Amino acid sequence: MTKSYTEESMMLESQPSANWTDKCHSSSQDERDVENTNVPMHKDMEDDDVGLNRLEDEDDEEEEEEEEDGDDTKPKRRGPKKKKMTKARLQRFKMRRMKANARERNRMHGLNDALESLRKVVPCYSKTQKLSKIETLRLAKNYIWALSEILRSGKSPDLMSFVQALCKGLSQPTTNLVAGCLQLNPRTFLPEQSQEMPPHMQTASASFSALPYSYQTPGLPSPPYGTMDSSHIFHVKPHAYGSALEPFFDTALTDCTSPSFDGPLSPPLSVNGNFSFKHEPSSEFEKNYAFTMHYQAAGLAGAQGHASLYAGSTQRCDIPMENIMSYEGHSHHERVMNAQLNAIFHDS
DNA sequence: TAGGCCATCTGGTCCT
DNA sequence: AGGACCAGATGGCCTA
Repeated sequence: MTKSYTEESMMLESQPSANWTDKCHSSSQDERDVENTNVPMHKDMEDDDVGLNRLEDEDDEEEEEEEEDGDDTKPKRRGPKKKKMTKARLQRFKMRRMKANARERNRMHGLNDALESLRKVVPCYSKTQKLSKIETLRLAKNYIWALSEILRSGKSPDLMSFVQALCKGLSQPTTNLVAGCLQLNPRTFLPEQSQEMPPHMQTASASFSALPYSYQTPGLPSPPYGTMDSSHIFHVKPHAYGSALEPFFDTALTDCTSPSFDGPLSPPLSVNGNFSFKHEPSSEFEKNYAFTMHYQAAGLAGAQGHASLYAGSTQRCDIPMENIMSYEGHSHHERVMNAQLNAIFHDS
């Protein structure tokens, strides 16, 4: 442990046990804080045979002597000497620390609540398979950017570009989850799927699969965070799909590092709507395999919900976004928002 | 078993 | 003085 203990910090060995979980946190945490005053917090604190009683008995000069004897390399403590810790001071300090701990817990719980709220408004909300905090933030950032881009360009996105924008910088498991939530089979992007596609589609598929950040089946090792720069995805040449995949995210496709992505964004849109991903088929194949994604709630169990991306023969990909955003129910307010956003996109 | 994720404790800093 | 905020440290849990 690298911490240097002051007399105060050492006394805190008698603080309540750490590892409060969401399950166990209750209204009586403060009471437990007071009750469990003899549970060591950290292992090294356990190992360190310095306790409350000892601290109560020793004064600061003794402490300083210990430091000098124990480690010659340590710099001498500077500043005013600490006052002797009387029992009264000790009690005050303990109470202060307990209150601070309780406040900090509440603060973090509030932060987690906010994060949970955020999880519910970004695509792919699932109570059973929660996004991690960092992935939630990344996905939210991408989502905001994507929606901003929709507003900026006034165009409805094609699904592929939209998903790519959403998945930028996400880990592979999260990418798979997003794809699953969108019922977009990650294998769609893999070369082994290409035999079912015409040559020009194979090209596109190969392009995707060649990316370091390719969609892969779940279970494969995921690269570490930070290495999944999906910016490469945006380098896929749109013409590989012909006009069928008209690049909605032009700026992203051409310059994923542009400030438009990481820079200041439009005011966040916390909306759930029924997007209508325009898809203009340019070939018979694409006409036959145009996006049709009418999700069934029952089939939206994450990775299980991998309906074929290319099914049906419609030219539009009508995706009830309430299923994308959250397939575990929406409030009336959210449904109203859905309808409003849907109207916007159908008007555009 | 290693690594990721998380909750919690803690001390420092800033602000009221 | 006390609260909010932050970052570092730590240990538990889970999964590949």
